[in-house]
Amino acid sequence: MRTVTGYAGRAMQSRGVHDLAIRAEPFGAESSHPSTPLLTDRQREQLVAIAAKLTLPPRMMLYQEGAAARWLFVSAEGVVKTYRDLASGKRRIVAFLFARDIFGLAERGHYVNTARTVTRVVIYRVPIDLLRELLARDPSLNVPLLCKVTHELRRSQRQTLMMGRRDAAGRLAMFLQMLRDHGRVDLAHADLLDVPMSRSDIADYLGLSLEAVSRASRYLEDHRIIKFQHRHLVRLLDSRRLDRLAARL
Amino acid sequence: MRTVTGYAGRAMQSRGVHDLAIRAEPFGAESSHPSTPLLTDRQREQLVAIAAKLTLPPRMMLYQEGAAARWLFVSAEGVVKTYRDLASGKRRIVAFLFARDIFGLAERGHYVNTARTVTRVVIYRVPIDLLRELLARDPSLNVPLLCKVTHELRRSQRQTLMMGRRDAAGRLAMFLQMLRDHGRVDLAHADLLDVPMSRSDIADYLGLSLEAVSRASRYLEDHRIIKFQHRHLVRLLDSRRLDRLAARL
DNA sequence: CGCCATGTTGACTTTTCTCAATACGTGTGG
DNA sequence: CCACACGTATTGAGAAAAGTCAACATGGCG
Repeated sequence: MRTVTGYAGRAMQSRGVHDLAIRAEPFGAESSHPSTPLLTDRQREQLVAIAAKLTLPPRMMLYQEGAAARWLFVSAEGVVKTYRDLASGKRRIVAFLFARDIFGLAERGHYVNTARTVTRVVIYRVPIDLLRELLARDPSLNVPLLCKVTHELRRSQRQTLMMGRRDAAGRLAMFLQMLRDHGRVDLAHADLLDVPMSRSDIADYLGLSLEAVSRASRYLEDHRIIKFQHRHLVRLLDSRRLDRLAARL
Repeated sequence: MRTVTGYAGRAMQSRGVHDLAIRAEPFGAESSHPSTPLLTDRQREQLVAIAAKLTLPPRMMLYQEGAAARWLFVSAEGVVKTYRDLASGKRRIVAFLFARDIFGLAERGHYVNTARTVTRVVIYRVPIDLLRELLARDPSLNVPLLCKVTHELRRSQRQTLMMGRRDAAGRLAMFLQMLRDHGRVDLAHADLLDVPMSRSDIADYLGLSLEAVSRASRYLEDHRIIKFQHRHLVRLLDSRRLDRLAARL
């Protein structure tokens, strides 16, 4: 199985473009906008200086559960999934990572999940040891990291909440909500939603069977809440009702 | 509804005893023991200096979802639960917090969950503004915080994994495992497990009905894996099989 | 001793899972 | 250009599991 380690093809070190960013809620800020950029220009430059910028194709493995954690990753573009394969043969997707998310946090020096690209992605790969040095030299970098991990914690808690639901349609609604609210900028296509992952990935994320996801999709279509234009493109017909369904938990 | 804010009865400022501690995996350490104390003596003293040490009775509300977040809490003793009440009338327990856990992380200045004591607890209440000042003066304090939040993130991801299970007995097994592995020190009573929370709390944590928890308990008893001595005390008859059941997900 | 909250058990309903068959659709090769 | 084949997705019927509602047991505390 080929991992990013052995994949040098499209790796590049371009350091001119500074799209390395982290997004989260600032720590303790009372009334700022949600999802503010967290890094100062200086911090960004410091990180870019030690990071490698990689462009990778879909379905590329980044690291495997249990492997020694040599890098921390910051996504700049595209979608990555982290997952665990269970003894039963089932797969649980722990998270989908989008632009400005970080992943690869280790536990005692080892990755806890497996990470794989879903779409073509652009990511920054930061060597852990260099990062640790950098953090020691400039402790202010801990702050954005802390914010981001706190953000991730809340996202995970939200996911736990979702998994507690009994109804497949409600889970799917929360998932679509998440996709919708993620980093939506172009309000021109506000009602069009990109769903880059497969049904199987969605099922593994929601803790449902493939069939249940399919039926839940149909339910949402029958109720005129969404409409699938293609397999990976959803038109949001009634965003309000989607929210109501998602909130009714 | 009386919260800790209006409860001065048993509050005290004793600063002689230094049981303020945080426990988690150190950042990036390859081969250290799990759950190492994270604070240096100096850091502990700095925190104790700005914190209030409170002793609180069971069922005491610490803060409510949506309230302005004035404090961060560090537990020293006892059990606290954080939860959210849902529109449906159901309650989801987000986490049980034990000694050396932190809680009260805010989102844009407001608590995201409600926190309430389960048992009598001893906690350190750290004013957020003073904490922020302290963090600015001594950025090294960010490191243990980052470790702890990362630890919490993994715990939450594990909980999500648990919620993905279909079988009540398996969920309960994972819960008992969590209780068992938490901070067990006295190996004398290694097979006795304190379960301080009510069945209802367990149900809300596991995302099951009260009845399902009850039946799952009976299942584990019937299979000679556990034995309830009292409502809040479990004897672990077969810890290995508990682990197998918990792992079979 | 008896009340009230907590916990257990039983009967029936609801929902998803599972397994199997069928449809879609994308890229390839004739 | 069309037909085929493969992976992906949908639909249907029956099984399994927890949810719900209601009755009953337990246990702590005044």
